[in-house]
Amino acid sequence: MEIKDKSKEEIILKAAEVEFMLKGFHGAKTTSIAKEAGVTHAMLHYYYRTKENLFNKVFETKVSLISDIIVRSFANSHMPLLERVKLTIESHFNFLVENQELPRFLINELISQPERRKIFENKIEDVIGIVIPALQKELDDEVLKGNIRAIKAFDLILDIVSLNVFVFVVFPIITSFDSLSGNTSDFFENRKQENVELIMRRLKK
Amino acid sequence: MEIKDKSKEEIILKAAEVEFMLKGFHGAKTTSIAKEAGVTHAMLHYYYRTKENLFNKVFETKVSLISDIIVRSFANSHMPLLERVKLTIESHFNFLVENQELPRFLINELISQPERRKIFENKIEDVIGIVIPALQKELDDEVLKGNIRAIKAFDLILDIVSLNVFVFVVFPIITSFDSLSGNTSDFFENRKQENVELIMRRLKK
DNA sequence: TTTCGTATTAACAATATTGTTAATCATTAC
DNA sequence: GTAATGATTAACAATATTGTTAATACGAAA
Repeated sequence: MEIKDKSKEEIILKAAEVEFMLKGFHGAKTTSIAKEAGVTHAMLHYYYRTKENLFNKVFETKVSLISDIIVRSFANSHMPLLERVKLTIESHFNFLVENQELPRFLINELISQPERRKIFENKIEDVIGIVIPALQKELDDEVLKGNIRAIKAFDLILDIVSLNVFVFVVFPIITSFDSLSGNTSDFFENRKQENVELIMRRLKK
Repeated sequence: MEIKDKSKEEIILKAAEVEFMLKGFHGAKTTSIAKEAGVTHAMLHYYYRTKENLFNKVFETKVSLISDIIVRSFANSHMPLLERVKLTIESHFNFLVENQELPRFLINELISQPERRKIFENKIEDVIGIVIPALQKELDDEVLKGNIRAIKAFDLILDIVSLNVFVFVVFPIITSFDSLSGNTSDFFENRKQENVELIMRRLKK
């Protein structure tokens, strides 16, 4: 009756999202999802028929998110390259702050269920086919101008993604060690700067 | 009858290891493990009684591996710090070449089944309680001597582990894009150098 | 060779998990 | 008011998965 009156269909999807992201396809149970959503599990099957169906809804949404962030992060602009790389790292990092479980979830499902790779590849392959060559050209130009040290676009991207993603992947585990737990937002802010620093020094002459 | 005559017990454990590492606790099925091992699934229960039991055998072995590599990688020596860091990165990387699925496996089980964290923490906490402070002291000394730029030991370790681990985590996915697939061992060798380069430049004045 | 313990199998049992159905309820349209 | 439609429930059904058992085979020790 309140303003925030979501349909059961949506509530189920949200609960499914939480459970699938945390436990993966096989770890998640439809009964548990229904319970979490506060509905009978017949309801879940009424709206989504199968677990597979429900999972795909979540999965496709998440694959799209990844595709979006690649485009958004590496979009061209007229800023000098080094500044833009810095902004890219930061915006990618900020995206991860808002989507902390996303990389682990996708990587896992793609590895443990290779059947699902097609849908991922279709969404991504154009993007990398465009982004990487474009970035490579820019990098090569800057190298010729003597502004940066030579690097493969693919390596640069992998450097950035490795540094940015891995913190979030291990964060839940790190925090269970008291000796390592401190203020969360300080921790992330510090890591973001550390990552920028690392990449900048890699590129600068 | 040959020399390589492993007991069924061992064969089952090996098959379980493969399946658990790839699919995780919930994705792995005891029937499938038995099939892979070429034994009836009653055999599996005869030797290990429960799936939980069998899993724990694998899990504990893997946790020990991690604990070992931390000690081994960051062990003291009389080499100058920068050289030692370089060796550390390389030996950690080489370890991952031999244990490519290990990080993903452990991270996943620890996140999706927090019940299992205790056993991990117990094995690891001493190690980090010793390694990090020791490394920090050395780093601080070098900073005072003007040899390197200031850094937290924890950040340095996280930098190294992020760069080294992430390549292997995404490697199976990367290789499904034709545009990105090339010679595997060249790829790894190149990444190892890139990672060393990044960290060295982060530390050097 | 008998005896004893381990290994092995097939068949069964128990449980967990997913999916269906038929009956009921609620809401809106007529 | 009632017919129609979608939402909801409980109860059931089917299947997948894990685990057990009882019977048997095998090999070594006595």
